[in-house]
Amino acid sequence: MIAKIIDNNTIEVNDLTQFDIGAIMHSGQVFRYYESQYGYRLIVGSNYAVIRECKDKVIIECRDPHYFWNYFDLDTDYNLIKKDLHKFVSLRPAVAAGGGIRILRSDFVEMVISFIISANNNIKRFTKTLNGLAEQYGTALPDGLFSFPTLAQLAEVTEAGYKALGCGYRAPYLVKAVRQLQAMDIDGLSSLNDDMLDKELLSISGVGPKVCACVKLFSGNIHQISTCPIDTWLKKALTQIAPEDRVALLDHKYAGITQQYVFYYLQHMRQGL
DNA sequence: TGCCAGGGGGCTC
DNA sequence: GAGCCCCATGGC
Repeated sequence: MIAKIIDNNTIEVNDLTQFDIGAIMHSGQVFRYYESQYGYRLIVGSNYAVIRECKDKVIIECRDPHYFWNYFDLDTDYNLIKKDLHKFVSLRPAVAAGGGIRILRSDFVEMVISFIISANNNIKRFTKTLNGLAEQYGTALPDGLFSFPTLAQLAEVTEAGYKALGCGYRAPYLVKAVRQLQAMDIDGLSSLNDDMLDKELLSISGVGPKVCACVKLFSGNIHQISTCPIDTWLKKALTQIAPEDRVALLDHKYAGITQQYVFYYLQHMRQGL
């Protein structure tokens, strides 16, 4: 058992070999969180959780444990996935370092908008933009936090509004993307075949192959863990640590997870691990 | 086809 | 510490 819901407001995670909250938060799939000595405050859509590490467990406090159970993908045993990846010898150090990462099941609209803003941008800058967007157009939550704006709230943001938040030349894409999302059958996306899904996502203004892959991997309604967002950084990273397995890894049914392990591993190597 | 459009972070010198 | 490149996408 990875975790259990212990009351109406609490999830207790017991298996920390496959749940490393620090690694998850820093793995480039979640941006709206605040870190303090007490733990993490995390906002997803209009949901809010406080996450604390205590000794040999992690406590997730929230209004809706079932939402965050699904968000952290707690029905999936990532140790089975890691066992499967063990055959790639070159990957073993990365799996050992990043093995507590999970692929989150996040909100579709939030992922589309976040990754459009992230394109050709750096994390610090676009996180500031995302938080600004929430503060100006989202709904107030407890503790001085703000929900990510709903589609209806986003529809009120003008091109000038996006520019004022530092979106730069992405501003017109975002205005158009919100209109397209409003017209889209979002609930129907999960029943499309992969070609149709790609076509639908790539039709959104500001969404190219990289953003499309991120949305397919990190949106809870799609959660396609074979999808691997490939950028110049990942190409270099795989060439560096797993040149002989590079092609097989990118084509693997767990390519999306592999990419997270490699990302985390190299981040730590650069910090002198 | 190849360039440009915020702006900040990371790199080299 | 100044100058350089990088970043992912759409439009021209």
